[in-house]
Amino acid sequence: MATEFIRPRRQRRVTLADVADAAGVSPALASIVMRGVSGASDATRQRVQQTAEELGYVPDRRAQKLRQIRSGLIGACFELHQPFHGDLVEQLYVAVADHGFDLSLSCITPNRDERTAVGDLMRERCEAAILLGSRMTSEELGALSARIPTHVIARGSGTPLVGSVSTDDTAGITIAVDHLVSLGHRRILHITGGDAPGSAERATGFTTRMAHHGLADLALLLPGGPTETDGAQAINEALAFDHQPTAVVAFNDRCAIGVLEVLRQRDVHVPEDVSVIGYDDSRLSRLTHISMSTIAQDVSRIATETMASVTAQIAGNTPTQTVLAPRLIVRDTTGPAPSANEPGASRI
Amino acid sequence: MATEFIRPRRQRRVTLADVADAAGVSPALASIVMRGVSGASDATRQRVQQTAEELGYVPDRRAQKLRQIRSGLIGACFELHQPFHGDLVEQLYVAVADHGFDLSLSCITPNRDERTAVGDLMRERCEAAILLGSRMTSEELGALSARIPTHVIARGSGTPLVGSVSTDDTAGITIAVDHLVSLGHRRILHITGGDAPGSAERATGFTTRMAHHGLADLALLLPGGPTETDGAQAINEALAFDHQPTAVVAFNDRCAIGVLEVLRQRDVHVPEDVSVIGYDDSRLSRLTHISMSTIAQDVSRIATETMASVTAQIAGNTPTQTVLAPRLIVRDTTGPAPSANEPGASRI
DNA sequence: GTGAAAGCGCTAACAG
DNA sequence: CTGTTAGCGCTTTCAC
Repeated sequence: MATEFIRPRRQRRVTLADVADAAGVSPALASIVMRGVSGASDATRQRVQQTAEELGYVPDRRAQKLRQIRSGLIGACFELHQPFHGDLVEQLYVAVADHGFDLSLSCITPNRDERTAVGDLMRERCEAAILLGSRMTSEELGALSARIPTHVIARGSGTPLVGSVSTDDTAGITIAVDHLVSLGHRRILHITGGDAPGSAERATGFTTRMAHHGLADLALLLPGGPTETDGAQAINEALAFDHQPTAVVAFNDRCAIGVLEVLRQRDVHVPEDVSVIGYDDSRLSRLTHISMSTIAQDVSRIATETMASVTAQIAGNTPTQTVLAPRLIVRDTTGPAPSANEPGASRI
Repeated sequence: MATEFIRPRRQRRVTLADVADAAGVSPALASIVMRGVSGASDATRQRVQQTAEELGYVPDRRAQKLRQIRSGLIGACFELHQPFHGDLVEQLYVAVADHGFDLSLSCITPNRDERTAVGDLMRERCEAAILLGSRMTSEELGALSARIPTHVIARGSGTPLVGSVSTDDTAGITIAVDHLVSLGHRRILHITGGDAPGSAERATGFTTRMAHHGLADLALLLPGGPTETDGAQAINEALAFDHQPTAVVAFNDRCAIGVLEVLRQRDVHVPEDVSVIGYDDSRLSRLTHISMSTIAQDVSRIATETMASVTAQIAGNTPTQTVLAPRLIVRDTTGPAPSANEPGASRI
């Protein structure tokens, strides 16, 4: 009775069995054809393929994966609003495919925490999880690894159970500082990433390297965060200082962009008055009109290294902890320190 | 022989049957408990739940969905690098959940076209597809709708078979033009979205409204695109004009940001010298240091409206074509036209 | 080269 | 309230 009110849903999807029937072969044979594996004559192959086409057959990935022992799925958790994550996911799509896996995405948003995101991946029976910029503690990661092979990207895992591929944060900051110092900068500000992963390492690297140059007293440190707003707030604070820095090392590109925006609003010229260097070499920094000097993480390499370790771990090996070397990308937001012009800085 | 070399994968995942065995009940009963539906005594319920916990049982979504007639999955295609899409996906997560569905994501990247992305969704047996900023033609969309209920967001579908939820582009541009004209601007530039969805509507809306104000001759149109670079290039071109515009209507926020960057680089003050207005009210435009005037699309509303139509379509009804009204958000990048100061424009 | 049969993990219908 | 049975769509033996 009540069923009468339910509008009929569109006709049942066409299954492999339908195709097999129509082509006059067994489902098993049809399966062989659809998967393109050997075991069928060219004639049958063609016939089955054509009927499948005509019927508009679409294989059911769910059923495929269920029957197969392995799901062939790699899960990735990432944040929707982190351009660097976007770059990474883009590369992961290809790295994952190179190993014959499919990528399953699970976003972290303000309404959807990491726990939920990872849980979804597990319910999907992903064979491994890749966490971009995870905020889990080493303990949490260790616990998670008991349930699903896990890798973190852009940070260390703190446990041998969880693989990690990251760029050497200390080295990155060191390069940035060295670059600025070589340009004659001495009073340099580092805006940290707040509680973002990698922030502590970068901050420590900064003070250490400044001290190495005998510039410990001129090393300025201000708490920031991973967004433009964080950078903007921090630089606003800094502009109120008695002795303003001539260069800024921002936690990441987004943070640096916030800095750039504020400086330009206030008619502080970059890089003539103040140099700014970012971190990530996200496509943001590459945009011609921003053209920001930055520390590059090799996104494509990170993706391939991660997948190499992931597949190894799936095969039963222990995951690796890979630390990649960062690279300095000099663009247009860093230049000679203003005071460096007086003592006769070389100009081309 | 060769099998000897394959390292044993971690122990088999625990299945519902395992839990049932351990708890001494039938799989069916265990299923009832896990799903939290009625049909089990509190005692059994507790016992099963506890053993599930102990065994670290995680339901297999694949198997669940396979057995259920409905997959309970809604698929969404979007671009990783469009902040507006990020905003939308974020809202879709909640709207989809409100209707008891799960969201399945499929990204479009330079290496992964829309066709592939949608295909993945179909193989997942999604009950419906939501396409953000699709570039398919009406014909392609119509064809697709025969295979999966489809909705497009942020553009019209051009066919009654495909639902759409968009913001009235003409109205949006009209509001933007009116806003600028009311501020005394007359020579106004519109940077288009190139071949991006919605671009044509906005461009036409612009010229129409300028003509309405008797400003047809002062309406400048320059081809652009949906990224910062597009905006930057276009404004650079415009700055070479004999008669420069006093206001710019950009295709979207990212495009507008490119414009802002260039203007600030060139010491053109915003909004004193030139007003700039964006489109989307993406979180980008909201950032305090950018604080851009823009045309808002109600992202949350778009998400809910879409899901309302999607569920209706799944139930067998025809999808709806919804056009939402845009809203003007005045922030700090629009102000009185420079020439408007002479004839005694009111100042506060 | 081809088909029959079994079952992946789960849930829906039914029977006790 | 509980258990049995059947099967979702596919792939995988294993026969023929």
